[in-house]
Amino acid sequence: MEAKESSILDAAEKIFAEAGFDGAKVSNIARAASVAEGTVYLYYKNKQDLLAGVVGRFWTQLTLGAEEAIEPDTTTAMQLEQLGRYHLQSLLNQFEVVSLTYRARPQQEQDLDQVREYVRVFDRIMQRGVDRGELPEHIPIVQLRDVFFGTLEFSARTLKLRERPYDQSVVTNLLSIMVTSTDTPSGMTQGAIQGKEPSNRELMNTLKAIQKQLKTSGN
Amino acid sequence: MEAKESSILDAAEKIFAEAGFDGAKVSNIARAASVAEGTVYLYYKNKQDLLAGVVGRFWTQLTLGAEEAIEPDTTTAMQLEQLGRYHLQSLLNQFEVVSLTYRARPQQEQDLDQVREYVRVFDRIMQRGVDRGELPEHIPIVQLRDVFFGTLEFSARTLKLRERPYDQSVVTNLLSIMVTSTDTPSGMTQGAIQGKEPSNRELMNTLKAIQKQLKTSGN
DNA sequence: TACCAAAATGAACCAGACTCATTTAAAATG
DNA sequence: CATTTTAAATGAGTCTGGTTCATTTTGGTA
Repeated sequence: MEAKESSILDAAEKIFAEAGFDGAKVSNIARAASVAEGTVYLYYKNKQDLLAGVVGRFWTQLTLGAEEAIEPDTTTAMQLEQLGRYHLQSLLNQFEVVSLTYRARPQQEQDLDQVREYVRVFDRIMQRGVDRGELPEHIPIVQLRDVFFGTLEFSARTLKLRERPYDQSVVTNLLSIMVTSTDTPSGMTQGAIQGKEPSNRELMNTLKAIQKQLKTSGN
Repeated sequence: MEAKESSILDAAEKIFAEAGFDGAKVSNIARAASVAEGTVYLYYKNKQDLLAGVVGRFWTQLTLGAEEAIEPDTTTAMQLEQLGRYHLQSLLNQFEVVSLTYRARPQQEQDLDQVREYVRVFDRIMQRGVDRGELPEHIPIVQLRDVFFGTLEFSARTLKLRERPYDQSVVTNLLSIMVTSTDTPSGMTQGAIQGKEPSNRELMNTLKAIQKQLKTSGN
């Protein structure tokens, strides 16, 4: 049965989320999935591998949701805003599973493939922005990606810690920082973020995007 | 003996770093520290608590090092640069121990006190910047903190993943982003907006005004 | 030297991940 | 259908490794 595997994943996700990796007993996961303990090991090599299954599925679904959440025919700034919103909201809603991600990548080895996949959503948006001339040619996408995801993840942690709900200003501020910087060559940099000088046209676009944001961010 | 506790910590740090939390056996740690297995439990309640000891000591030392690395009598921008450098370098040099931090804070509970303490170094720099008038009154320090540490941590991970050494441009770019966005009056941006056409500059000002508005209207 | 409290020891205990000989179900064969 | 073959599932038993604790050692004091 193929559905059995997914039922095991469901059970595992539930137990892992509420008890953590160490606290979760395989016997409990098996019971929750209505299978014998040994059956779990027919589908997953060990407990660690089972966790990787749970986490991998999560990020795959997150990728799908992200692509859903982004309008294909809008500005780069808008798309980044949409991804940012979606990402922060997901981090907060599924905080436990996200945390398990760290337990799933065994010590300093490469990331989960599914996380890599997810991150490419950002890369594509940025690349499209460059291609369309909405972003300077030479922006360091990889570094901006770390700014984007790093900031959002730490912000989510801060919000959780203080038991605060989703805060739109986190995304807005992050975006304004990134947008400003990519449009503003700084003398400090040694050719990394440094792009060409923004044209009036680009500034106008940014302006419009932000104004649009202002209108929609009433809630 | 007081030195025995520190010798256990040394051994634990070594074994944890090279084998990871799960891979590390308490028996091996005890052997490396030249004590019996039971002795470890006189100093630490359990393996998890031992890890907390290792990680806590690490961040305490990091705080001391950070305060050492920062010149007290220089500009805010300079101090941030110094902290950024120091932080990124430490993350890279002690990547394994840093990773263990995540294992040390049990599921979504509050951070380790020592990490909190470390983070305050940043807060103090920023607050001093505001007090001295080098930064605007209203900047959201907490959010910028997440930008700062989040970006650096993700960048460190990226560098490790690609087996790249310390990259100064990461810090420089991060700083230029933060500095540009906070729109400081006292020359921190080193002439970023210089040499543009008036109309362009007008747009830039409008843009910044709107962004400022966005910042304060958040939440 | 005798005494005592604190520190240290390591054999024994035990939770829980994992294995595998056996059973059960499903598919193929005639 | 009955029978053989193959695959899937089971759970009692194994084994690793964290944790306990009765016993021993140490170091200070009278």
